[in-house]
Amino acid sequence: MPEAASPSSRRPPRARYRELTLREIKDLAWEQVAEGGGAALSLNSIARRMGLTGPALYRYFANRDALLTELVREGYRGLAEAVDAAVPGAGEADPELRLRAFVHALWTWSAEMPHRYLLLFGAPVPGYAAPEDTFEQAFRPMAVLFDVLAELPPGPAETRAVSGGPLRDQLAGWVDARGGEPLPPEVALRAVRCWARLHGLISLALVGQFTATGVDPEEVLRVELDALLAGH
Amino acid sequence: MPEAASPSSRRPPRARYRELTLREIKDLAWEQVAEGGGAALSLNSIARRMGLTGPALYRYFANRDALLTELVREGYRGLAEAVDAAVPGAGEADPELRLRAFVHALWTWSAEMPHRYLLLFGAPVPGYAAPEDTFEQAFRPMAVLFDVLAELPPGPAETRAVSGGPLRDQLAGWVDARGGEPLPPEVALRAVRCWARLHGLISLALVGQFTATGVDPEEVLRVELDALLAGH
DNA sequence: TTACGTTCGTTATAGCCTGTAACCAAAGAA
DNA sequence: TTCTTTGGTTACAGGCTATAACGAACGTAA
Repeated sequence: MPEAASPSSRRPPRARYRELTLREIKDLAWEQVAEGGGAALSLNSIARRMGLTGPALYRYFANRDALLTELVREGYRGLAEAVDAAVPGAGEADPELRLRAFVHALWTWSAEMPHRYLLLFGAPVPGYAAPEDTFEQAFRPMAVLFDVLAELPPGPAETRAVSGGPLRDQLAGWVDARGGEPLPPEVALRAVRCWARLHGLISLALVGQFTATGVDPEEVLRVELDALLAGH
Repeated sequence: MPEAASPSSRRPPRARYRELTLREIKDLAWEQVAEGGGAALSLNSIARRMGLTGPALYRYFANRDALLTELVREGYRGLAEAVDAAVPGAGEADPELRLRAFVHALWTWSAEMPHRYLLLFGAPVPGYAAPEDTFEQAFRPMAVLFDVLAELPPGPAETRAVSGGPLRDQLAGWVDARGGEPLPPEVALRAVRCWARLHGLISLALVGQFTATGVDPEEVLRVELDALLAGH
């Protein structure tokens, strides 16, 4: 068995060819997603663009959903890599800067590839249910957020919210179901708030709810982030 | 011309019949949307459920998008009515209570009819562009939010954010493009923040991003709302 | 009452899609 | 050189949108 070194080199030609066509299919699929969203994906039209007939693609993907799943997987991977690359390590910058880098990375990633963002976090494609393991992938950016926020002192809003009510236990259950290092629930709460605020503004912006208003959503995001950093 | 009193009574039978079938089509359409989202809408299958053949429905709607547009219109109308009904008038309750009523109304509405919420505020159905006037409808709940928040003293976060930078003018331009009574930009900003936080949590919840965590998004919403009411 | 236009349904058809079945050619391995 | 696996083909079933051509029934008006 070849060591699976670099993807499509140093491999028996058959396997090499297969990888190349798989790549070509997925590239064209991303194009379609970029143009019309996940529901616009069509195996037939991809095949046509490749100079093949429709059924040929069923040698590579069991069905449309399988291709979609692969795209979702790649999407999560790409997002995680983008975030990892953009956020400086724990020792390289102060936590506030790291947080701003995180937010900025997610913002620009979604702005540059809106349909990709919507594919991962938007309305589910009808009839399609993402497999379990994609959720795991989805957690990678959140883990970065945990890591960054753990360095900041918890704000009064979080400490108060966690002191009473059901949230404390829910958050605790979540973080240690995730394994890894223990994390105070205040930090987890702040991460959720950060994520939700960011997602809210991103998705409203992507759908175009801001265009008619003349308000720059990124400015609003700045306000929200400042408030969060101030501990509220 | 009949006075268009109650929709389908006191009308020539032909028109009456037409209204009834229109209603039946839209009801079945809502059923389909409830089951599979906007993209699952199929004129053909609606016709079948009505005991008709596909092309018959083209006497009632020019095409699939026309039906979808009608649903979007009805959706916005229904949401606006739900909000209007749930939020007490300016004299009937203190502003904080009114705001909580607003948030609760939107939350429950989206929870009860998730696909309807996603149809209005989620990813656009591929190939479909909502007509201009639906955006106007979309503003009605926001107007209520304006009305409620205008009664509350502006918080430090908003006053600071509006004192410098481009946000002040953007918000001002927005509110008086909307006409109606003049509104300080701080209030508009708080409305946007409230809306975005709410939308973020709602859409994450609807897509199921919270299910795996065990965290109750409504609790997080409470935290976010408290912070906003505290002026942050 | 009869004649006529409008409305609402039908069937037929074109063109897209997903997905399966049956078949065939070429590539690699034994 | 044979024989299996792989990757393509065509044919087909069934779904969808949408248009065209046609017919029946409704309601009106002579």
